[in-house]
Amino acid sequence: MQNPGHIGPREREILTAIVETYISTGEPVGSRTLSRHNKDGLSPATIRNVMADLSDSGFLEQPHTSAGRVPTSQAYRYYVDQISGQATISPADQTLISDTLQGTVDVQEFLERTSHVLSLVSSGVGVAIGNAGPKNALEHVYFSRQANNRVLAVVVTKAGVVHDRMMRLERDLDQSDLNTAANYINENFRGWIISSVKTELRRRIEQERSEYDRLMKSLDELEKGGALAAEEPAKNIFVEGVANLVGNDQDRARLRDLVKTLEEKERVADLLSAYLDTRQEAVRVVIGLEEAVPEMRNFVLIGAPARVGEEMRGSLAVIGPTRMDYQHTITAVSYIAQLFDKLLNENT
Amino acid sequence: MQNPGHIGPREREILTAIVETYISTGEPVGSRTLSRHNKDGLSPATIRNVMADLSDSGFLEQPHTSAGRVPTSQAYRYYVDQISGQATISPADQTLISDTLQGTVDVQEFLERTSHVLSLVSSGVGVAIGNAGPKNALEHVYFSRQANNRVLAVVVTKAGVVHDRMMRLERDLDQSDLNTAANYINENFRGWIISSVKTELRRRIEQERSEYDRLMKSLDELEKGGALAAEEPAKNIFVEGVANLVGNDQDRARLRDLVKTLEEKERVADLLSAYLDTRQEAVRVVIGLEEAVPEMRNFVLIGAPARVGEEMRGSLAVIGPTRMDYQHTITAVSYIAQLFDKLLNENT
DNA sequence: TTTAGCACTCTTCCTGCCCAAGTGCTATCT
DNA sequence: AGATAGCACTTGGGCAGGAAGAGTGCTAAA
Repeated sequence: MQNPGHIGPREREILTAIVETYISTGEPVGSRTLSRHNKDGLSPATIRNVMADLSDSGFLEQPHTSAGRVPTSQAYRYYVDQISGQATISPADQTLISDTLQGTVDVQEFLERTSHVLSLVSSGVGVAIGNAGPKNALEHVYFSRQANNRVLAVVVTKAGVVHDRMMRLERDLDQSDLNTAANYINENFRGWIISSVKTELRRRIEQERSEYDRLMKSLDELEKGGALAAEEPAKNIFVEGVANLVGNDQDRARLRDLVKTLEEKERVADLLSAYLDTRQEAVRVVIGLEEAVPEMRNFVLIGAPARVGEEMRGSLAVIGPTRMDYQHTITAVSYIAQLFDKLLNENT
Repeated sequence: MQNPGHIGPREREILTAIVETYISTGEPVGSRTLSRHNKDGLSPATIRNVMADLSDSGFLEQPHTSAGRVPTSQAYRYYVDQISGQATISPADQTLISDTLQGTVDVQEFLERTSHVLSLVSSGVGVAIGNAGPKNALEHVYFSRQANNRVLAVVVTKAGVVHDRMMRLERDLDQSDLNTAANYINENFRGWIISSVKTELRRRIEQERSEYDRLMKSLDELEKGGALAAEEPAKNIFVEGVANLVGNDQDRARLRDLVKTLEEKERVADLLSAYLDTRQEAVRVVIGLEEAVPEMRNFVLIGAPARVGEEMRGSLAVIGPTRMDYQHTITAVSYIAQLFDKLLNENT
């Protein structure tokens, strides 16, 4: 080596060969095996030298003396950087994905199918999350009296997402009160961001508190009941393909913790939102997930924001073992992210 | 033995002791161990004789000569029959359950929390399913134009369940057409069972086809778009606690298949509906689930219908290993089934 | 700079062996 | 006659030891 830590073309070739071999076999890879399977006839000894350098630079690890080498997180990161960009999606995946997602009309349905199809094409868990987000503009609301003191609120947003919420109120309002209130909100706030509606409404109610306005009292009641509350976040989180993880070689206890974590969908949502944001252009690969979630040691996240135009409407990702087919998964995630924009734009 | 297959008090006592020991240890139980742990000082030899009889009658099995005995499905069934009725719920479970379920206002929320709490109190998977069922009466519908050709249909039922559905229509209808159509349906069909609304509406449309009625044309369009279609069944199926199964001693492949099956929620729904029906009074314990679902060998279903009055609104169940705390789980399921009636009746 | 050879280190797998636990059968005790 | 004790037999688990396979580092040669 001319420079410790330097990666020349030979080192790169050997490193990617090691990573790929390890991904497909799961066994620590040794110099002899590598020299056999690689066409360019480098002898085991040469490879050993390179391997020693790569170990020094932190790309490889040995489980114990005299076992093969195993790629470190650093190696995976390097590998992913190498292959990114040169990927094109396989026709099989492409048709599977477009067939599944074709004909979806709203965001929720798209996300649900996305999580499903991602779990199919990858060897990991497919995750898709809808973003309530700040850009959630009101289309209209609708209140319906159900029984004494119980009212159903239906909130429709510009994005075509429907939130329905059953509320229990302090006082009983009859349907005509409810209609008046709904009309008031629809006429005054159409196109507003929902959280702003909430605060502005609160302000107006406070302001006019003195005048015993019937409308304002209704609004007060409804707002207190949570008519415009942010909907339960769990509703737009789709996680599928947990079964894919069960076949792996990890120990029982960690697997159980992992499945438990994935069942708590909010935690998955937090994870995605921690690593994905609007500014990023394409697919992001996060290696070393155990920093955020200990039970996800040896797992990676391959995700992308789901955008319509400039607006981030959600996130989609695959969570899978470090030993996964990166090329395959990255192209799939990227392809779906593009489809998202295309399909939902043409429907608007 | 005076009669092959006869179970006297001694046999019963030994059989339940075997079942309970096996449930708690998971090891085949032998005569010596049993005689030590049981207070009544029967010698191992005596127990062996009884065990031999029980094996002949099909209650016990040996993995191999000279291992202990393992209970068969028949033994579990007998055991469950023995303990049923004499069960009372533990105070800890009771408070946990009522605290979790208190304050739910609609069926969906109740079911979701139920699946969660069942997965907590049992060592299995908690399942809760809402029944669209034949008694699903229409409260009202509401249509909202979203974009060209796209219409949102909101269907509210008497049970307080909301179905919203985004449709794409052949022709474009404007909002006033939609309002007229909604009014027509609400005035004519309030209180009808939804599927009947669908067929009756179809009939009327056919009948008046000749007269070029604007209203009828709108209705035709909406009905074709699936405005009153039965909502996707997956929406009311809640499955939680899959992580509970991962700690078990089964082999990897079967565990993976099992998790996969549980992810296909429709299959879980089919399973419940196959074993639970309205007529049955209380909790039902199904042992030998592998007959319906092969990958569920060594699993049992403990379920009950969720009723409000006489009407079956859903099903709730625990799916767990044969080696589970039956008493505990049975009482929990039973308690929740009762709560369901109580809580949802008082809200109506 | 690459390759060949060599001594050394680990892990894995197989083998043989013993031991604990359990069984069935028969003879004996109350 | 039912319960118990004794005995020969079976079987899986655990442990020691040895051979095999794969891999490594280092040195010397092409």
